[in-house]
Amino acid sequence: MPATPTITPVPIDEPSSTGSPISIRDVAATAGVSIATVSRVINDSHAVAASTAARVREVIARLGYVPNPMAKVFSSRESHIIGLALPRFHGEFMTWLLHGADEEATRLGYHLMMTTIAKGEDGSARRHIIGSLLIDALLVVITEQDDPLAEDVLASGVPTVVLDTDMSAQGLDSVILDNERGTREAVDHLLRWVEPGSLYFVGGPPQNFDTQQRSKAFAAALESRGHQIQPGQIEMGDYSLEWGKEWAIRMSRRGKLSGAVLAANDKIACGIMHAAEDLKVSVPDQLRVIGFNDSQISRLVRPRLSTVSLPMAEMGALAVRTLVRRIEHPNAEPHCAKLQTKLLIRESSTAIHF
Amino acid sequence: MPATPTITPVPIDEPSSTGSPISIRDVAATAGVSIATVSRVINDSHAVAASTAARVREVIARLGYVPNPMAKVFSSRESHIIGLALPRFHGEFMTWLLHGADEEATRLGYHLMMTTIAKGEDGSARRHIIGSLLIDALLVVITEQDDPLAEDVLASGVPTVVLDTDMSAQGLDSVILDNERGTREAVDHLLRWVEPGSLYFVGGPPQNFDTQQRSKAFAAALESRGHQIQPGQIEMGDYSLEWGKEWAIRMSRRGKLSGAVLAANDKIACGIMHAAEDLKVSVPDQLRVIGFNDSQISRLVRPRLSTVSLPMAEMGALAVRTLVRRIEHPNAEPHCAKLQTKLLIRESSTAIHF
DNA sequence: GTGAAAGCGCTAACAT
DNA sequence: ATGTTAGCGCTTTCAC
Repeated sequence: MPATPTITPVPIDEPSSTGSPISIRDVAATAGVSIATVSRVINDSHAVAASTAARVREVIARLGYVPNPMAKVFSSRESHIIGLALPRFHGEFMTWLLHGADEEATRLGYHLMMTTIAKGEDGSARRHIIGSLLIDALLVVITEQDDPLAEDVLASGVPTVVLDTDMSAQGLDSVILDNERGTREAVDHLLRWVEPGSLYFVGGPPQNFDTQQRSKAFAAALESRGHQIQPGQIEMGDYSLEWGKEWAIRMSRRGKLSGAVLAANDKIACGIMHAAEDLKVSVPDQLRVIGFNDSQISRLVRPRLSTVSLPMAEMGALAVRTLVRRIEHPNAEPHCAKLQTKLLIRESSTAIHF
Repeated sequence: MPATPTITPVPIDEPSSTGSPISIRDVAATAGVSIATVSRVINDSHAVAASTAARVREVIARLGYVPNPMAKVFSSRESHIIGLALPRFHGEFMTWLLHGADEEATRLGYHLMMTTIAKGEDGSARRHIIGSLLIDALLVVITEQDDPLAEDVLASGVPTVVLDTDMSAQGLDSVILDNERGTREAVDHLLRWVEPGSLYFVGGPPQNFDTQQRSKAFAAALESRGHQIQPGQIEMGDYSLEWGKEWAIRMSRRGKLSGAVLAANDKIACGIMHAAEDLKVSVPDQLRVIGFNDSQISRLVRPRLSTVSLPMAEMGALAVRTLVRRIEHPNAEPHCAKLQTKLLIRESSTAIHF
């Protein structure tokens, strides 16, 4: 309005240079309309007369008014924010999950905000976390089926989808990997060269859901061929390079570092390959190795690591879609979706290129 | 109160099984106290009589009352949430940043929530993002000095710290890497074997702040030795393996793939090493290579990659501390903090172990 | 098309 | 130690 400030008097209601931030009331008073109208303009809801809207917008710009997001969220009872909670220790592949989830969330009109979950074994800190997240709904990565966090989530009443572990029996929508297919492909592939008896599975943490699924699928694939799993053929450890090395060295001492091995992730597989190199065991000629994850390192190591790839981005996107469906249908039956894994054949399992 | 429910009648105010969620008023009425007392119990503020507190807590548990976080935040005008906004395409080393920031934030009584910033060149989507984040303060990773996001952040009035680019001149607290030291160490190290004229710098994106700083430090280190940088001695590309390969192949064609090279990150360095391997150029004997980041791959490739390590976790922690200081002193002079980088010598730059 | 007014569920003076 | 009460800045009926 005051394009000529020396002539037009400053409106008496103008908040000028008070310390407090400009509110919707200031805008309304300055523009000579009601706060309801300002609200409508902000949200371009209902029909506001073009001239009125223009005037309000001009005042908003002039006053530098920014709607208070806290008030808006409180009043409308929705933040349009989806929280993604995951364990503190996460790596590269979470990046892909995040990307997939983020894009899908944006597409559906939500913001995705990620947060880590502290480890605290008592769980008290974690419980607190859910209550202080200003979110409409929650995506949570849980890797062990008995994680008490599930209860907290359930009690909080926040619409939730669990990733990476099937918790549909506990009443939570889940999105998990179908490790069965990738594992079977890997086993079938390796059995072209080695006997079932010299095929090993080197797992991650025994409580880890994926490791459990993968070792089960491994056993099933061998058993379906009429082979009985021998002691020592399946070992658990953790998801580290060191564990892979340790396993390989241990096998070497027993004179058994040959045949083929399926590792529960690429790091373990790399550890095994490193140890093999040091021990002068040739990969893939004497030892064939396959990992899980299709991580960056699997493409960088030599020989290039064959690996079972996981559709992490799709997992993120599917989880978001599932979550939004849950928001819209709070009383639907909990459901668990599975995503296929797939073997990528590179150099560590066969010198022959396909 | 009703330890004997068959005798004590249910309080008339009890909300029983109404559809609406339990509010602080329901608890107050049921416990026979005022909402202020309930609020005090929830926040264990002031002194509440032990007996009263116990009764209120019992009612809270019985009713399954969960304070509405939106209301709490709106009313107290603080969410205790620090937002961490970063570009969509980020990798492993962001994990370390996140860890450092997360821990420090927790220590200082805040939650850290990460979000990605959409790329949209018009910047409209990004502007919108800041206003819809329910945060007390913002950590934002900016990698190019002319990024318009800086203005949006400034205009929003949210206390902010910029990471990775010095924006103190624009009025924003910043935390950056001091690339100078690590770069100088790397140059000095390599000059033990090669002439200044056969020392190359292979950069990332030319607009990238870190790449600029590193190439400047590289030039300065050579010039301080009396060497004049020659055309082609510093090249820019992007932060990819492919660019490293391309550079190496290009140099090889000119018959110049020898000497030493400092790459602006580990991926570029790995690309160069891969190409060298294919081209039968031995690393480190014929070509010495150093990267930046101390990423996982730098430890996994063979020969192990010498690299300039960046204190990402410390950077995150320092950024949070700086941010909290900014919250407490909104009018302090904008300040830029620098964190030292350091050369890690491994196999790709010298066969001799230190 | 616009305004008046009633909350949303808390926190935080201020009173008692 | 506890209660009363006045907001916080919006959204949203419901009138007009």
